[in-house]
Amino acid sequence: MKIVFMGTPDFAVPSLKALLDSGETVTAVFTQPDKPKGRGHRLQPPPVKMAAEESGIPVFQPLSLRTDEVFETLKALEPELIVVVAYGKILPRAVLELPRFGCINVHGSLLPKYRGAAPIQWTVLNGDPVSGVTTMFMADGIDTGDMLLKDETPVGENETASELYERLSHIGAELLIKTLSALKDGTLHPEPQNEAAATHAPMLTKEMGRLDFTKPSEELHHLICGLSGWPCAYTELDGKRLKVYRSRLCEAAGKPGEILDSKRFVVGCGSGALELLEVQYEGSKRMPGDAFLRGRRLAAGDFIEREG
RNA sequence: CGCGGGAUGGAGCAGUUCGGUAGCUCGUCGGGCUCAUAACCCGAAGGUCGGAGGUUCAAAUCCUCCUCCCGCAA
Repeated sequence: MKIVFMGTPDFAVPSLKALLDSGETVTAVFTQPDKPKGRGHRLQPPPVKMAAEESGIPVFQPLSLRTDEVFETLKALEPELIVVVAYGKILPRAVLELPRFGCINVHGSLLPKYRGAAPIQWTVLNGDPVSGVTTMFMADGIDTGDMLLKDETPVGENETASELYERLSHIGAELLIKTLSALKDGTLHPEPQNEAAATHAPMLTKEMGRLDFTKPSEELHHLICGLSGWPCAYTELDGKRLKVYRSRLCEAAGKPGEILDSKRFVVGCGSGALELLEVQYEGSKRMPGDAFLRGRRLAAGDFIEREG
């Protein structure tokens, strides 16, 4: 079966590789254009582009799918199926209807929950105990298509969104292959989504990441885990940003923002306390919380981000 | 050439302004104390101060170039 693959970030790479490993014919890869990233604003190719080039697959990076030129290009490839994994663009109806078998999407949540851009992060932000991957036939609307297969996985108490993201990317790749076999066997049973149960997972913003230590420790813990990687939860110290990548709930109690231990980076919250396990100070490396505490000569009784 | 911070024993940092014996909090190792301990006490090992040049009687410190890491921004 001739397949065109559309995807952009790391999440999509295992799915692309799984397709290739399973012997499918991927005739082309569509991915987002290179964008200026990193210091110096250098252009960076998306991960899917690099993976495709390693395998010698033609790569297309149109700014939009809504031009005649791009549509003709796609049509000329004669795809029988389009597989979309975290592509980052909405496919116009003409594209959805082009392949004989339609378009299949791999989505990082148990639909109809968490439709949209950041399903995995919102799963962790909300402290859900279970997550998973869903494959679906794509339709008009964002992640609204009929569901094909699902695979569930428990979310660890201290698991970060980055970790879950990595796990789900592999689970998704496996599920994609299963979905394709079922498609060929004619054993798929598309199931409409329950609209009443649908929720939306919007893009994350940097403002979301500010830690307010007057809030309960559980809420802050979920924020830290959910935003780990990007945009990352943070607080401030001496006017500089301190990112928090990893944390753990603690028994200790104290005032919000108060450091409660001289050896471990335990901070008091509105209720409960939180140990900051992995932090990164502006201009400095990512390091264990206790190492940061020692280097900064912070001790029990000091405050982090003291309120005005 | 987008803005900025940084590189000092195994970890995290101070020292650089005003050149002059390499320091702190930990870790490691050895010993002591203790019923016992990640606790406490004593001691030890461990560093060509990111690299290359230059200035100087003398450079972690001043000058030039280079490499690498990171925050903002995307």
